[in-house]
Amino acid sequence: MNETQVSRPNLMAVLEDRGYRSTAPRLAIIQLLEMKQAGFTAEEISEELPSVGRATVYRTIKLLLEEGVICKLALMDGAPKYSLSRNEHHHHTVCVKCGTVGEFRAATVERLLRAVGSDIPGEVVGHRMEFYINCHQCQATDNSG
Amino acid sequence: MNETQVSRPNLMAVLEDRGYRSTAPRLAIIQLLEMKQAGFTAEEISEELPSVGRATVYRTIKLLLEEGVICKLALMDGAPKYSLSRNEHHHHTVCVKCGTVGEFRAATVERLLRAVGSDIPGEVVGHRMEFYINCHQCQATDNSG
DNA sequence: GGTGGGTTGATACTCAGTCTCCCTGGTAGT
DNA sequence: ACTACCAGGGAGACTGAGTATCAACCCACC
Repeated sequence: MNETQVSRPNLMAVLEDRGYRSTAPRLAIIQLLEMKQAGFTAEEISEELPSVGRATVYRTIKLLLEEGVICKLALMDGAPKYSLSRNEHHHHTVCVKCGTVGEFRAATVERLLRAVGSDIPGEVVGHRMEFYINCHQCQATDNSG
Repeated sequence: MNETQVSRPNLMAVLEDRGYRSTAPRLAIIQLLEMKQAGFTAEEISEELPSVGRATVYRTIKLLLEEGVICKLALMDGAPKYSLSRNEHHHHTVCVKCGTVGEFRAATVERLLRAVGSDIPGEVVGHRMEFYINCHQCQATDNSG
């Protein structure tokens, strides 16, 4: 039974472990997020949960962000989007047509990050990397259309 | 004479070549930008040019962005910043302490981007990459303080 | 000199996110 | 059980970045 939760533990549990309370609004938000692994916006969540205050949605998202269970990324035009993170450290692909967010871990990337460190005047403390793509789905649609 | 303009041509000329007029507000903005290669925000420009409307500042920045002579990047917290671009294709380093923006071109990065393309489900049409650092300046300050 | 289109400034608006303020509801202490 | 405490929550105002609207304006060209 617990096995099913190993790869992505119950998100509420993560918050509880940090001393945050398990409350109805938080649970509602988390449940919704878990259905939306593909990427979501805060406003979207807020609209789909009219019973939860907008501020609470943002507060909860911020908490989850701090705990590292979701991550924030930017579309090509800079518009923010969130996504549940499955892997420890990963980067995102975002389809410029349909907005679908993908997650990937490439060993090459990590090697690069180390290699590039030496080209950089200072100590690297973080990075941001997103790939904007035309996903297979949208490519297919383009060709058929 | 023209030689001095080869590496970074007069920015107004770039706009004129695209059919945009050379106007006083645009010249004022561009002159200010040229002094601020280190990275700047739109509001900062707007405040330093009270005679130019805020909208005009944003409009001009957008034009320069479209022409590729400046680029937009995000600080670690997502706050937007702009910087003049010296190189064709480059990435940025941003000091998390002082906010100084650096620009660098690493062949490794371009190789990575090609390599990673094959790991990605679709055609890569763009990317975003920023490195957050503790610059030498700030490291020195930390140690002495 | 008149006309037209690009440009501008003021201002209102949007969007993402934060802050404030007061209320509620769970909990610990007695 | 009673109360005091306080994390959490909702409403709504506010901020920061950027865009849209719109009337006025400038200026090249006829």
